[in-house]
Amino acid sequence: MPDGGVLGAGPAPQLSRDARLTPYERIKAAILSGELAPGQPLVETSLATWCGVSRTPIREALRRLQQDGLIDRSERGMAVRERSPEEILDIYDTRLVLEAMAGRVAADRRTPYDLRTLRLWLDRGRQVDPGDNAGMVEVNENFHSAVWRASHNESLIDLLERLNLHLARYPGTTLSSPGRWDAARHEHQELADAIERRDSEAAHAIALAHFVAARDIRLTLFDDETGRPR
Amino acid sequence: MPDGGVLGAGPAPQLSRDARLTPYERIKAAILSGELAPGQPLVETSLATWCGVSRTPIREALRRLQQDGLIDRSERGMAVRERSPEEILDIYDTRLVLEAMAGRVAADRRTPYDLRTLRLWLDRGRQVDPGDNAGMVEVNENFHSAVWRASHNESLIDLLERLNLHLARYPGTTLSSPGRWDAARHEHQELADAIERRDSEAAHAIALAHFVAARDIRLTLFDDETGRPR
DNA sequence: GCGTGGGGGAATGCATGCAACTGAGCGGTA
DNA sequence: TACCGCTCAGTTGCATGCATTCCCCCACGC
Repeated sequence: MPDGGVLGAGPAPQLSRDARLTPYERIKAAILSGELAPGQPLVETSLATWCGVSRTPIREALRRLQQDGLIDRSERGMAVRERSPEEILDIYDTRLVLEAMAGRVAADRRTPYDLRTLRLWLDRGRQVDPGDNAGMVEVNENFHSAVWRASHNESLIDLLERLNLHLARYPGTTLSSPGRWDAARHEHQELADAIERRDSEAAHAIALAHFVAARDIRLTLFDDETGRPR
Repeated sequence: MPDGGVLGAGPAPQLSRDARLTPYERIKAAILSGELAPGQPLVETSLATWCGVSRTPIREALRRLQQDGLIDRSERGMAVRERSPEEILDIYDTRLVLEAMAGRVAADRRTPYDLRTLRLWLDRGRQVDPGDNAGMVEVNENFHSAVWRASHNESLIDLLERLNLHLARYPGTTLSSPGRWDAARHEHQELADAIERRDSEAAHAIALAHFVAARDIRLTLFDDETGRPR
């Protein structure tokens, strides 16, 4: 079990993060960034020292994170949830279906404002340098989030956000794969076009193909990181 | 705003529920049963008195319920989340897609043990009296839960459980509709057969049709309860 | 040497007290 | 009469203290 760097750092830890963030947001960010590694036990007093608050708000944060599915009860307290290649495949299989549905429903329900938002993120995508990982990820997430919201189905959006949260536990982005950024932008363009002309079946098919490709790249990334043979 | 019956019942409320239930479970059950009505404000001290504990465990329960999406922050504290016919339609639309996926994947991945469980709940369904609402609901939920688990996709199961939780906020069951119980059992049988013979496309189609029918009945139920014209 | 029982330390569950904030009601004034 | 400000009650956010539980480890006995 890894002895993480951020905990057990003595009684006067450096508060490297924005102090205005709530303990929930800070711990969540630490889990998603990998700063708190999978399997790492989460001790309330250590986290309290780290966040500079008492145990009470930490306890609430841990309950919320437990409900999010980011941490679970191991023997003796909480621990960051483990990862597995099986899980990432399952998440993507599920996401395929929901993203395809989002595209289909968005084509039916989108408003003129939704179209403006989609076009905005397509434009931003053109301005991003292919070497700028953070920029690509931001534009990509905002574009797909705009598709979700264009579906105007709150339950669907809620589930997609939950899936995305679990996906964020896995490092790496498919967009840094050679040529993927241009291909993704092209598919985004086609998806936005289908949504604009209210072609729900096309939007469904394009979104499906888009995330099938993303899944396959993502699996390769995960194998590379864990040193597994492909 | 309704003044709920369970709160503000004085300093010595009768503990009608099992005292071993955690505050989270008790409040959750009260919301799902309608004992705590939509829109009702949730005051920590009142809930603490009701559950016979202090505010601390209540606060944790409220944070978890917030993460579940059963309650949300209104101005001045928490309140039970409101309902709407639009939401129930959106939930069912999403559920259609996920249940159809569950049927398809279950046909691919089911084990012999999964088949035994499916058959078990089909048998139980035959023994239930069509007037026994609670019995029908129990058998129905267990059968579909068995399909979910037969998919062996934890992410999918997680999302379906979340959807089901939100659906449970709405009263009534489609199974009490005339003739629906027999029709549902017949469709369950066909779904189990398709899963057994690994016919994923048939399982997909049967599950889809099953939940389209359930959605349409459910919408009628909701309209009847709220007195809306159909 | 091995197994077992007890003790100590650590972590969690819960209760309580205090501070801050907010909203409503009320009174005063123009 | 209408509007503005003040005060107080109610509620939440947070810190702290205590009890409990449980694990680990060491010492003791067989």
